[in-house]
Amino acid sequence: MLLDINSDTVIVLDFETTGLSPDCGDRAIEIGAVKIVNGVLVERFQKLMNPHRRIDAFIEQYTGITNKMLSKSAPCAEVMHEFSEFIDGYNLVAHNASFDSRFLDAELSRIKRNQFGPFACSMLISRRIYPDAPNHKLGTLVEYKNLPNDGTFHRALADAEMTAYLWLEIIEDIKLEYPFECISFDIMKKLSRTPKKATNDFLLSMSNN
DNA sequence: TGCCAGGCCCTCTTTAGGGCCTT
Repeated sequence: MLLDINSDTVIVLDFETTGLSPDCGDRAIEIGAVKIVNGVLVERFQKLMNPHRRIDAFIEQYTGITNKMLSKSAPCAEVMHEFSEFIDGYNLVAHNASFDSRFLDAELSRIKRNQFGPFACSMLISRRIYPDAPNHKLGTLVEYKNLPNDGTFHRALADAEMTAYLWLEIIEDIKLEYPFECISFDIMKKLSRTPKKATNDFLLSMSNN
């Protein structure tokens, strides 16, 4: 399914988790997501979820999410059922999408719903479009591009919103340099896989079509 | 028992190693 990002919908999402790898038993503890329609953030989704295991002090400090907060939250399965309906059929975006896609796949597999749309990665695209940025961490890029934020980092909805603004900024910056009328999600996804040194040639060839 | 990520990308590369990103 290929959706035109200027006229259709993209879901930008972010997970907070107990660690780095679902293959090592780590679980999602919060999901945040933003729906973008015609370049506008129109709908938000945010839920804590209880993995029924304690999170360590590092994660509590890193995210501000505590064991007490999670103990009062709905189970992961209940939240992921609801979230799977929110993202159903849409193209997906995340910053370092390989991380979020692995947790999305793992959590949806647990509820027998492991089908979701194609993912594009704002981090891989940022490395190609902003090679002069100090680094390509989300927080750095938000500051580098002076994107809207409320100073909250490492919470799912805040990070998803900042990633959404970064996504829109990337599209606008590409349009400033190349004669695109619209940039499809498929082009963005291919851009994230284009060899970095071939970025200019790729965008020129796509914009001339 | 003890340990444990994974994908991308650059380079002093390709029969490899290490930094960057995500929590």
